[in-house]
Amino acid sequence: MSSTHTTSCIAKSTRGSVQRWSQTLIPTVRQAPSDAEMPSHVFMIRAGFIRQVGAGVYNYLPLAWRSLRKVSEIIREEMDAAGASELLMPAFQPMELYAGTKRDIDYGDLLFTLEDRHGRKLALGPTHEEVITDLMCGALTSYKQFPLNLYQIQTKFRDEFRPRAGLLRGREFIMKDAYSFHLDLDGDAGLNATYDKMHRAYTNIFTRCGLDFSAVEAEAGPIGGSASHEFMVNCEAGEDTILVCQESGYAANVEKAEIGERAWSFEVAADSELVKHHTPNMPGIHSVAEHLSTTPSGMLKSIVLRTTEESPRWVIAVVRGDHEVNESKVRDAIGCSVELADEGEAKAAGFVIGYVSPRVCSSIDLLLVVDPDALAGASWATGADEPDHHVTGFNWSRDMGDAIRGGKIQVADIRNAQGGDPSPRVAGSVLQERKGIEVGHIFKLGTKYSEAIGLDVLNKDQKKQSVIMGCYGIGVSRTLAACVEMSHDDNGIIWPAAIAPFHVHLVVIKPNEPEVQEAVSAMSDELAGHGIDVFIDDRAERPGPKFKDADLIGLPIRLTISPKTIEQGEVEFKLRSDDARGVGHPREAIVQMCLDALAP
RNA sequence: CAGGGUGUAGCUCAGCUUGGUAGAGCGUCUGGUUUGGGACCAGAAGGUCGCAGGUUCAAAUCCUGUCUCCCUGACCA
Repeated sequence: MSSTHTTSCIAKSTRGSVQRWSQTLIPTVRQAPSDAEMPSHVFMIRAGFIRQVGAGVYNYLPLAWRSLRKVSEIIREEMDAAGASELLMPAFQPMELYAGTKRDIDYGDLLFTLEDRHGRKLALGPTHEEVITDLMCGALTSYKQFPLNLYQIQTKFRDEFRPRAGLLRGREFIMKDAYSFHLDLDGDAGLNATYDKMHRAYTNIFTRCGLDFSAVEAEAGPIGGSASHEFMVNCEAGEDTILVCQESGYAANVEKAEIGERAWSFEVAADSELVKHHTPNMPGIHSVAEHLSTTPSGMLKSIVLRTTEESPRWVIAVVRGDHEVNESKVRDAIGCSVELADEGEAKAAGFVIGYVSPRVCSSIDLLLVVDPDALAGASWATGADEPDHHVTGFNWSRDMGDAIRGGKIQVADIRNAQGGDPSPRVAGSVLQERKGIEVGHIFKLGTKYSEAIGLDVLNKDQKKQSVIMGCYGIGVSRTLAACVEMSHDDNGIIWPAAIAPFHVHLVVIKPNEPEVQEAVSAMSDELAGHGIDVFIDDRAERPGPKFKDADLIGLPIRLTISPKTIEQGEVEFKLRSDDARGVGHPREAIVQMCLDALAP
């Protein structure tokens, strides 16, 4: 058994590690538990990487832990190279820390809370903005200390409404979170410079991990702040939708994606009568459209929203029936954040929920915001503002003339973009829709947390100034799952070399034969000497199960040694990504072949 | 949280309707034959049927409660 002894305490060993199946725990199974559905979940269980403990809580078995450590190491190298330094904060967080930011309210039930024996309330950290900002209050004392970027790799806790798909969404998961501190937005020490550095570091990290990913513009969400980018692993099974303009390189999450100019006019002449129809018991826009002999794209959808101000106002957002209202865009259009109206309150105010039309603005005081696509037609089907009725033949110019002349209608991009929409950057180009799994997210926080918690320092001009912050997250355990989701076939996982638990899977046929054992030791020793991590399947199994398990585990290179190959002076070599069976090669050529195959 | 489903051997599942000795396949263990893509023969171990209560002479099965886990939705690394 080779080891990684070094005589020096400063020289890092470049020797690869060698591990034998018989000495570790890799419980592969032919049949995954029936509750596993996503490929990453199924294969990580079948290949013996993880085992479930509870909903969204998993054991990371030796293979998974090796991969996680490799991902973490890549993250550390790139973060350190970008000028960040690692620290470790506790998972326990006193509830008082949330008093300033009120994020306990924003997070709500997502926050795991507990009480100690003295009745003090604690949270299990979902992220660490509060803790680190509080830490900095006592540690950042001079403008000369800026900029500063600190990170940690640590287990996070979120009581997800619905954990699922193995490591893709756990309640306990491993995350890298980084926080940067500045006094300026611009300049070498400013937030923008560090944000750009992090953007590059993330690009390096995910590239080195061997992932096919896209960096896209994103909504900041409850973390708060201004600019934000997400790093998405490109994968059809992803939960997130992103839109891409090939010509300009523009890419954004559907929550954020802008849509290019669309032609519209209030002055489209009516071409049919306004007719009322009885439409009882028709859930959903599709059944109504069918009953009215039209399609959702021939209908108007009027969503009742409420502003979140002290004295809330009603807002009606009108989009075409086949489009989705985007609340963030409505917020940007009217300059105030909104939320879906409570159904009871809306009914009490006179809205006939399910049958609302733009015409309701004549009877109720409200803000009317309309998407351009909802104006590009002469005749629409929409609600009749009375129970169980819709109208056809609605025409903006004829039926909303007063509101239009009164300037009561605001026209703005307020819907989610979708494939085929015009690009916001290049006229004539269209957006393409893709799916992705979010593995990283970077934010410009600004002063949200420093103001709430009171993190300020004296600047050069001896003026008190709130510290400007950025924060940068990577879902480490999710990255692993996303990688499997992105890279697998019917037989199992296909790991990129950089984050595979080992580089070489050495299948041993007849492991009890002395000459085989000798050949295996020599081979693995030589490979390890070149920095290659070798995994030896030394089990007393027949060849069939061994090959099946090798495919399942998915290490990049498979070598096979048997009495036959020894007799021929060969070792069989096969790449996991190749479908063909392995081919024998001269024993002396093998190490170089492995090195070539693993070269970046 | 709302809606739907589920819980019987390590895994996949049958048995439940109509109450009457706990079942199969895979896996595991033993012995033998095998040995390059999930072998064969013979044998063995392994379950208080999620938990609690109730009905009954008798409950995996019927009733009540409760918990678990999964799926669909809003949220997020």
